[in-house]
Amino acid sequence: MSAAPLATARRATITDVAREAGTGKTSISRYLNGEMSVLSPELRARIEAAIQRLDYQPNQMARGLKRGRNRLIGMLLADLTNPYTVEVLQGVEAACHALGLMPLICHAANEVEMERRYLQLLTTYRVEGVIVNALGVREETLRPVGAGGIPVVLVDRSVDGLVTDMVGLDNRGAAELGTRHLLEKGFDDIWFVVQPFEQVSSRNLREAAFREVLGNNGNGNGKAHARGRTLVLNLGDPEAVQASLAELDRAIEAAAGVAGGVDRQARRTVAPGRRIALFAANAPVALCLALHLKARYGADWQTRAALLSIDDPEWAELTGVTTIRQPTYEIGYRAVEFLHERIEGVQTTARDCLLPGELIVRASTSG
Amino acid sequence: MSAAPLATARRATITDVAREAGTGKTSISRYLNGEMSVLSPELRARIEAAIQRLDYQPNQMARGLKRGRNRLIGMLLADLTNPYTVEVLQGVEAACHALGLMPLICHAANEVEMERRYLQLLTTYRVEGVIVNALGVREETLRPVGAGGIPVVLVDRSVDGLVTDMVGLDNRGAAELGTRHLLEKGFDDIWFVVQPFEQVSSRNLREAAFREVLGNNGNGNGKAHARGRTLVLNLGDPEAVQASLAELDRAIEAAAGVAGGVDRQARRTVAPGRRIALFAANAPVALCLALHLKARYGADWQTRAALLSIDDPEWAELTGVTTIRQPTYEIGYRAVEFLHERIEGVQTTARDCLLPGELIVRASTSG
DNA sequence: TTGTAAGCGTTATCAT
DNA sequence: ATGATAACGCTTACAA
Repeated sequence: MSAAPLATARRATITDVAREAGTGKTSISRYLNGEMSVLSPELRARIEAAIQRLDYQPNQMARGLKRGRNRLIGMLLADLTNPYTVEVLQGVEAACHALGLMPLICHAANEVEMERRYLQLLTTYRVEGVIVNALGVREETLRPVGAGGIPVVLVDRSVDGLVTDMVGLDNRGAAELGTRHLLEKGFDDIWFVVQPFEQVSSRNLREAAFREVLGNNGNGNGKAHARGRTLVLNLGDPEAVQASLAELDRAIEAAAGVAGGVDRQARRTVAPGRRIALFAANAPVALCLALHLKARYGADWQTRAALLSIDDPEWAELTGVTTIRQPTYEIGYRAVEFLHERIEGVQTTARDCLLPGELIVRASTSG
Repeated sequence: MSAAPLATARRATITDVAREAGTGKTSISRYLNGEMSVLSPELRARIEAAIQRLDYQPNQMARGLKRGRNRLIGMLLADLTNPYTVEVLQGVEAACHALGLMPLICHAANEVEMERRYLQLLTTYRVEGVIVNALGVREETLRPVGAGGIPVVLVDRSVDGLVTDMVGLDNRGAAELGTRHLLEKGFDDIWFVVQPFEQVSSRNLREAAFREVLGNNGNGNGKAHARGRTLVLNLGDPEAVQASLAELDRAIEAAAGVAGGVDRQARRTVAPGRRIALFAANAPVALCLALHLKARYGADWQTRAALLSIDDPEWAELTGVTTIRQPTYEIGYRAVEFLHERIEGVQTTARDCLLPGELIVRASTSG
């Protein structure tokens, strides 16, 4: 059974193969690159055999060095903990596979310093392009890459002052979709909950669209008196989170008690119109909210507040939370396609690809 | 503000820097490698300046080619969709960072073919070692790597016929812990639900330990009559899943109806002793179960069956499901440490590192 | 303290 | 059809 060549210790090189096949390196190289037309069947066979015997595998590094391109692309991820990221990644991998690229996946784990380090590292490994799901806001972080002439495609968020291809959710559309849905369902007190958004374009757009819809709806169109507020939830800072959640609790309890009443016990079933709606800007926020509400109000927390979230994490179906699903797989796929075109030299001006979200209505907003 | 060197198109090489600094490549190389003792402060300054001016960054590929080592290690992941994987990854990244390694993350996405392809690819990039969370059962898949003399560390599962370092959960201990907990809570009908386990060592061990505990408990020790069954849930095959779930439903409904009765409606609150317990071998299984039960029995499905799972996904807390948490971060960290030692030439016989799981009791098993 | 030259494993150029 | 030979960007004897 040990047909496998006994551990050669050192891996065979092209020179070894040439010797083994009794020929020159050039022919081996030709064989490797599929230039069969210039190889006599006889020589070809000898080479084939030698490669088998030596279990030879060409060294990509050396190839890359010589050719000037190594088929490597960098994929910088802000946070693998976010299901969004993993899903995008699937699309990226599929596209890479299809295009013969090898993604170097780097996980910044929400650390700006990591992000910088990895970008630098990727540059150093001479990747041919980078897909960036940035957390760092600053264009200068990307400078080393862009300046080196390495194509960059942004995912999910754009970066101020940096003009590149970018692909992500149609944030405006998604936020409108969600807000309208809540209005239609009769909610008249809606909280948009989002991580600090000044610096992150996608959050920014979502928040803006939310406010806009609520501002406009006064125009004679039914739900004239719906009230919308934005609550910032800084997940990186436990104390800040506590404060924000406390604010939320006051609102929830006030709403339940109708006019700031006390009889929480008696009012088991809250009057439909007085249930607050929470619009989470993404899954991590939604999870934080859900965990808190559950801890505070028990298993039936959803009778206190309706939750709607952008992103569609696996627990949404389980808990019956309405969501807006992002076309994550496609986002990843398209990003690679864009990047690939750039690598091949396409020179058009920066493109934006905004894909629509899909509303998935569940029990949380159907009551 | 454009202090950044204007896009040099081609990246500067060591030769460029040498010329710019008016010296030879050797000195540049020395500078890069921190051999400051052999550089006059004067030259050193000139080099520093030249590097700045050219925005020079050494080419790792070329370095690796010459040195014979590139600080790259492969990390092959079976399934990024499994939260376990992401958590392990965090540990891996931290350790890599600490040891100056760069992990090439490869995601097989449950495709054996992908696994093979990636392993081959990693070999080709001359990684110095590989950490494998294998799905492929076959030792021969790993052969190309091991045969090339590349150290391998296995994570979570071992592979038949392959002797290498491996680090993972103490499966036996974890399964015992879970089973005992259920017995203590008075459950007398326990189903161990697991993906096909013949070929996967970790599943195999968990299932065996489960059966063992239930077999032993007859020995005069209280819960003499607890009954344990193993249910295979082949997540890769929707039809098979349906069949398995149907079997489960029959059991659940029979238990609820006490003696196969009909009055499902009347028996809202089931007699405690007659609630079935489900012991999920990992998070994906648990999710599948929870989703099904919720779809079939509604939001209060937990009154029909108690769920306990190995792995501690984010939704466990939200739904109050009892879990056994794996020390995922540490698993990843240790794996890298093992690998690093091997890379540095350590020759001891294959080591196993089994880390204990932690029981987290939640509402699902507290009623 | 500094520089020259010979590789590392490939591919590209140019002969034959 | 085949094969020397010179790069690719770097490190490392070995000189000077």
